[in-house]
Amino acid sequence: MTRQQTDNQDLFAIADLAKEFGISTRAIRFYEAKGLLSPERVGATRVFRRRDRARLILILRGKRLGFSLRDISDYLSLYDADRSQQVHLLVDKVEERLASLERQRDDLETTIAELKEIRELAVAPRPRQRAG
Amino acid sequence: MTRQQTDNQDLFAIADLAKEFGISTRAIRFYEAKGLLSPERVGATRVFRRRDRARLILILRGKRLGFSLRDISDYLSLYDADRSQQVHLLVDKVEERLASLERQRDDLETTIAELKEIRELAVAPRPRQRAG
DNA sequence: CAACGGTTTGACGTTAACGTAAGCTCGTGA
DNA sequence: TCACGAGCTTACGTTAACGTCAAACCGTTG
Repeated sequence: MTRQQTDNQDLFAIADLAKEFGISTRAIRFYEAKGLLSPERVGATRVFRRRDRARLILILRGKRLGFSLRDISDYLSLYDADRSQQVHLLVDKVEERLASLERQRDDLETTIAELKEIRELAVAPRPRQRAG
Repeated sequence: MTRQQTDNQDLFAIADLAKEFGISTRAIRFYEAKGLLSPERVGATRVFRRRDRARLILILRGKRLGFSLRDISDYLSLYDADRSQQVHLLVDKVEERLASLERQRDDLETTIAELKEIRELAVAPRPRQRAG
């Protein structure tokens, strides 16, 4: 199988996605094995659609945020959740996630602020030793 | 060795820190083995001061942000960096870190926004199927 | 037809970050 | 004195997230 780009806007080979996102085909297959992706098959060959590609983007973003594949899997299920689910259960999970993410954001803000301070101190003239 | 709290405001046993931060003593020793901590010794026993405790807090924050111990180690060295270092090298590293963190912040903001949208959609009345 | 590139499924190897267990030392209280 | 709790080192076990072959199957191209 070669590039599908010219054939069809909506079909991707595994190597297409791997190249586009700078990951290995092995990683993509691994994500499928873990249930994070479920591409269609043509014979034995995986065929990815826009939806799969979108999920992959979410997976990679989750990884950049330091989440485990297990966490990301839970996260994806929030996106998947259609009206067939119990609404309040979904909302609870979303709230839970949001709380965790907002804590992470606080950590991040603190860290960024500290680094900026370090940067300022580095370029500023040496302060005299404080008393104490 | 037992609690040092009453003995001295500035001395902590490994179990004190473990308990305070809800981690194992094994983890703390591991961080030392990786060079992230370097407590003093009294005989063979580790003795932690405020400075070590402060570093441990940074380590745990780094972990919450999804960083590897290797990353955190680099990060800590920015805090350590005294004037003996080349200022521009330090600033470069700080800038590098900041760029990465700000990207992470963007990812985080996006994710938070999406989850909030999911939450709204979940509680909102079901939208009609779109054409297309 | 045969080589080649892309794909598949195993299956074993690897690194990080500890968990866990064994065996030893040391200070203390009944 | 001796059992106990806390600490230490050494070392093997474990899980996650892939990396890295190996062996086999297409579909095309020279």
